[in-house]
Amino acid sequence: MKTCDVLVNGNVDQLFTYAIPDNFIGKIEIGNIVTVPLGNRKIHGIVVTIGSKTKVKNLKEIIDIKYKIKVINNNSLNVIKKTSNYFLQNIGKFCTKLIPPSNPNYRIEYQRISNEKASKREKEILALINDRIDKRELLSHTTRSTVNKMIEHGLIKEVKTLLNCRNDAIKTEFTDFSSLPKSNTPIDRKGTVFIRKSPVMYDYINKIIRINLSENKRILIILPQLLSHQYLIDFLRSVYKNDVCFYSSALHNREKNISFHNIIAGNPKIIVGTGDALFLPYENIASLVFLMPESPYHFHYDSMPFYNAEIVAGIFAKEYAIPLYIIGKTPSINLFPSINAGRTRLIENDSTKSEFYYLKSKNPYDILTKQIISEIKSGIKRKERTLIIYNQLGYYPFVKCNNCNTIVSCPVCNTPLTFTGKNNLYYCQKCKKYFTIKRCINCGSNNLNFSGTGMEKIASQLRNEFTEGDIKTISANTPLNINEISRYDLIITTSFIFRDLYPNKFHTIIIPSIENILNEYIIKSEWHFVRIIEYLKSFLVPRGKIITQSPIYYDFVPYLSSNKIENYISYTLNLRREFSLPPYFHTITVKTSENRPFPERLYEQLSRYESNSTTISKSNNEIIIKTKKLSDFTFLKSIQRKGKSRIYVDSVEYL
DNA sequence: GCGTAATCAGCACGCCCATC
DNA sequence: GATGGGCGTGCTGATTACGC
Repeated sequence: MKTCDVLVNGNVDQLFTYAIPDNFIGKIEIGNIVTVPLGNRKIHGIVVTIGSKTKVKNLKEIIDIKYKIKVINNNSLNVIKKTSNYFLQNIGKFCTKLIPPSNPNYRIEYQRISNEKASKREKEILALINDRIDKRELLSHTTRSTVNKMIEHGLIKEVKTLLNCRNDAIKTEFTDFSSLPKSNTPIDRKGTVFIRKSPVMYDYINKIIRINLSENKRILIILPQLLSHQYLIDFLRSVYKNDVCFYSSALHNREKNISFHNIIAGNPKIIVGTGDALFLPYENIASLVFLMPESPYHFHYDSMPFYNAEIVAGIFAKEYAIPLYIIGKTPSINLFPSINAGRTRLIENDSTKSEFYYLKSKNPYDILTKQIISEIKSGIKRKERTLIIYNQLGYYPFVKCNNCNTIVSCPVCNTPLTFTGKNNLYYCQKCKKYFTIKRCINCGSNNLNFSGTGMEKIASQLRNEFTEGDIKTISANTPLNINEISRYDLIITTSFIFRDLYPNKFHTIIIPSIENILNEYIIKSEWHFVRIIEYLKSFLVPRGKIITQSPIYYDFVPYLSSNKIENYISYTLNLRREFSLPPYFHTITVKTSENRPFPERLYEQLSRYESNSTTISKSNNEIIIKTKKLSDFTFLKSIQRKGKSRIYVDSVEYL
């Protein structure tokens, strides 16, 4: 009897064996996606091996072949297995990453019919349409209601095409790079290299790409926050056209589907993707480039991933036996010991010189102090550009009722709402929604007390202070137009957004309140803040300055002022060794929801492993294990099935 | 007339548990 | 000692309310 091992799409940590029915013999190949019965469910799985021996009796049969494409190869299977073990996750979880999204595969386009009786605005829109235009593209210029009106007026019509991504979405026209002159630039072609360079300077990446293309090899570039590197995306698209392929969970499902099939088919030479792209199968790949997320903000966009992309990149590079280029401004805490030990080569290529200033304020609520205003004033006099980073949207971030002291909060999630400065409009930063509130929800009084400082308040205060030039405020809610921004000399922005400002450069970057950045829930330590400061330097002109202000004196200030960041890292590492934290100890955090406590048996089982090199702290719904031996705890994988337990592993250095 | 935000319906899918 | 549907959620597109 022919059988096959299947990696099923479920939260399980094993492969299952199924019988291949006669009518599928010879049709099923390794890597195909099949439908299989599991318990009483029908689910998808990936064929990993085909054989004829099994110990299991009463095998169930494969139901159907879903996709006859090869979504796995030996290397990618090993990457998945190792990642699964390294982060204590069930192997079945990775199956989702290999099944192409199967959402509606329609392409909606608008076809131009006539321009008779078109209004002025409608004529402008019609001018954008040559013959047909993609719906998404048209909607980036105008709104849906306008488009609907235009259809009603008979100016355009909608054309709906059914896409079959399995067949017709594969791109065709590819460039033949074999005639490209061989590059003579010396470049490390082995092991791990950390290139200390401004991550927004993309010429080094381009150099690696050219070398690989001239050898007819493929290259994978990982950007953990793909969409924030718009400049790089635009650049690669314009130069390499069909030979570059973007893959990210943030993409529209249709685009992602097309990218997926193209990557599987082995067509694009350059693959740019998020961490998920590391689990796809690749042939003929020669280099891996990893652009470090320079700030912790990329976690803001997705739910916390269960793996660390940098470590998976290391696993990937070892498995495919290719060089790994990590490009960043500051090495991660995991990478630094590896550089110190000489396992990772360091290429120092950063010549930007900048100055760091620390101003002491009297209390944390003083944002626009005299010192800050005079800095901005002198900058404007010299006709220099200034960027202010301040993480508080709206005008007044804190509003409460004078009558009953109730805080105006989100009706959905109870987070305090921010007053936007516009008519009764409040914004919830957690739900990302606007609410119109006229009166106190509790007592109905309209006597509200507005306090705190938001971005818009700073802007309006500065507008009163200066008459020359205008001030631009940018946040995640405002559409970003780089060309428009370059007109402004004074920009106020949140830290989520500033990195999208490339290639804008500034003479001065001001952080009027260190606490404002440090107190964010995403920032876990001062180390994150230091990395942000290092990263900010890439937005400075040579000899530009970073000015920070706080009532508290922090440990990192002398290190930053003297530009001795390495010393600060050593200092942090010593602290981490003392407290048994990564990169010296694996930290395994097991969380469960409050209404589903851990079974008693688990505590018993865990206490067996307590020793000199392993400490375990327990509470009702969280267990924190600090250990040197991760392999002792593989049994934890099974508890993920029971209840809502989640395991996060903050692991030690891998490279 | 035009644009934005809110809201809703419809859909796919994860999750539940145990598993070939 | 449980069973094959039920429930919740998130995404998307469409519609509606509302403001200028």
